[in-house]
Amino acid sequence: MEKIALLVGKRLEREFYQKPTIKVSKELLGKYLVRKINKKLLIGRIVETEAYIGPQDKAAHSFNWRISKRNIIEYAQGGYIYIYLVYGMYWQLNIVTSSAGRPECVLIRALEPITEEKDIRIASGPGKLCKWLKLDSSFYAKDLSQSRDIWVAEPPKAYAKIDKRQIVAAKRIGIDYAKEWKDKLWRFYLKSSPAVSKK
DNA sequence: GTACAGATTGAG
DNA sequence: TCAATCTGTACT
Repeated sequence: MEKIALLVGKRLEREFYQKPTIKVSKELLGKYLVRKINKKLLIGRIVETEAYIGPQDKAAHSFNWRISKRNIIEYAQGGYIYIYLVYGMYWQLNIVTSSAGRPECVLIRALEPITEEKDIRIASGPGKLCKWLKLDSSFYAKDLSQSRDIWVAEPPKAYAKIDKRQIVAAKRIGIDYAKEWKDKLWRFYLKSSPAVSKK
């Protein structure tokens, strides 16, 4: 409360994430990702997401019910963090969605910094945002509805409204191997944001 | 055990 | 256009 309420609104509850993955992917746009490091807050507005809907989605790690030490958290109920390393050097922040037993998630692809930053594009990509917020394997399986150092919040009232016409649906990035699934319009971003990736 | 490609990025 | 860098996955 107090001062923090001027910056961010209420934390999203577990139920928010337990809806269909496409719906959650769109509704996350405009929400604030809050990260607390040594009592300091880093806040980014979510401006780009991607839906991964295993086991039918060939681009998903959970395709064909694949399950491993890496992706097992995808099988939990919505609201947990699924984070993994790609290309040997970049962490990718995902949020588990839907209900237990359905291995689906949303990749958070870009943030627009709300707290003061020199570079508006400091988090304009999935690898970049994890670097900015210092996210790594230690965040694996954290509960966003409970954790004290990372959560998603409603924006302050004045910024709460997202015009549906601002939301663009596009093909997902970096999954050309996924046959017909690569053409699904499961990437969502806010048209006017300067922080969307690949600009 | 070994090979190989990947939900990316920034430099040239 | 390309290398960095390392783990999961699919084979031998």
